Amino acid sequence: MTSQTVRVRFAPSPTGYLHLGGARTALYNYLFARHEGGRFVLRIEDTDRTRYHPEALPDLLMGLRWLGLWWDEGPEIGGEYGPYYQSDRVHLYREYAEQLLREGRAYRCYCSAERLASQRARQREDDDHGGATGTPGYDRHCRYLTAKQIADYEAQGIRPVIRLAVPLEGVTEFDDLLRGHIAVQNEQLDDLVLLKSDGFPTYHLANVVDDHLMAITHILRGDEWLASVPKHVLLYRAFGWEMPVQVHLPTILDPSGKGKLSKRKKKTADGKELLTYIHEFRQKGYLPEAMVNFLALVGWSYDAEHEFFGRDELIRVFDLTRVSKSPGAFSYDKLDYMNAAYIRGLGQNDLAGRLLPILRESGLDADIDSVLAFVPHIQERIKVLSEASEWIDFAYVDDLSYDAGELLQKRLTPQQAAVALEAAAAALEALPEYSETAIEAALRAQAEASGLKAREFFGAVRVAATGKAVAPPLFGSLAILGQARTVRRLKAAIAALAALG
RNA sequence: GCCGCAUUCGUCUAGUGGCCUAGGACACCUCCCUCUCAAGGAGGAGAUCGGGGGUUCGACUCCCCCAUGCGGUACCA
Repeated sequence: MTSQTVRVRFAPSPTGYLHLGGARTALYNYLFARHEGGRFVLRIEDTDRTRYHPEALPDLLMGLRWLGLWWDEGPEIGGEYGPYYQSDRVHLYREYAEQLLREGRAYRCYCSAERLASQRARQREDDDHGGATGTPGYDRHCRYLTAKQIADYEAQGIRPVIRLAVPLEGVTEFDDLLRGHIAVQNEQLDDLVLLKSDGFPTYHLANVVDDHLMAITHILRGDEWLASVPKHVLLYRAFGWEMPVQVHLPTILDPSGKGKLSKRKKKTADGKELLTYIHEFRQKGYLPEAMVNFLALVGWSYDAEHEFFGRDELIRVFDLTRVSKSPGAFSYDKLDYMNAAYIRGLGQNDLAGRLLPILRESGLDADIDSVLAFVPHIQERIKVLSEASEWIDFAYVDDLSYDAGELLQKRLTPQQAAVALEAAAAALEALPEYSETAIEAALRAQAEASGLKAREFFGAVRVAATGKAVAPPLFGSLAILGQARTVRRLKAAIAALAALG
């Protein structure tokens, strides 16, 4: 066990889109595999036919690829341990379930869903009245059926499930790499279903069989699975297999730190929507490299000082023993901060190239040259790519509609503003060369002559030219806008001021 | 109810018995820079380490109890 190569797997079920928690689990598996020079396997756990969602799988694969978490074996690329869809492996699970049946370690159960439900309800009642022992789950009604009873059920045509016959006494124990030794009384375990009546396996059976058959050495998964590990231990023992190393990752909490960050849509206290699906982050304009860096830090840390890590660096320093045991909140603020930092670190051509499709999608008739021209001015101002359109959309429309109040910033009178804009328009119109430096020189001279404060003068010009009180740096923006359009807008603004009185 | 896991500034965390009068980061506040907004720079505020008992010369660090939170308790994963 010491010298075998590390094999880990990410095993999502195609019941929903790739979300933060899943991506984090996938990332840790990926980083661990790469760090150890091992293999990263992707396995699709599509054993729940009722919750199957056709769009989930493509979303999962695309999300992983966008994050750069390429799998070594799995869907679309195959591998020597396939197939990698559990729905293609049902015959295996059946064989193993029947083996346990033959050995008397499992039994057929004919109980109806109704009987199970009412039994559960009764159990809850007892609990609420302080009765019972707290022994959970199925009452083992079918574990001790006589041959005749079985024959009767079969005659009725009931399709049974197969349940594991869990030891009634004793203790089941295991070690988790992060949490240490964990022991559970067997009386706390119920006779779990291994094979459903539709012939598909439950997670418990399929996961144990596949992890063994696929030679998985380490299981890294969310800690919501911790409670079912004892059941898995029983299965490994029943089959005589060695159990992979267990590593249960801490839950990701919502930003308040109070509740689990679920895949369901959640809102912040002030009603802001929280993104949870990976494709939502992509659409909003988070960089995959920032997502990977940040996700790595949700539940893991390197030391007290460092938190910016490129992919290769992460692979080099990632260490399972430094994974945190306690649940951590997902801080959207810090993600924004980190994404902004990554955006600032991008080359200008790179950033322009990433911006263009997003701007086009948002309806702007943008071209690569003008976007590239804007990049130096907005690069340090945007936290996510999609924000760029709010900054530069003024350059892609014909006419502006002015908000009268905004034209009169800083308590300028309409007359003062009009005079300032007249001067600016005249100066700009007279410019032989419409460059950023020429514009700045001309405008600064006019600002000086106007007697207004710089912020008042430039503020008026800014609103007139862009329609915004907050915009990218003025002189550069005007240069990109072009002489004709700038002058036209200044004059339109003067007219609007005149109408104002 | 029962079982399991967790508990350091608002948030993410560093910390593995003395280096901690607890360090860093995000967010927040002030100032500087400045054509707006950012970015950047300089400061500031913010944690009696969930509570209570032990162990020890000494505990954020080890042990026990309690509280709280989260997870599980499905023919879902």
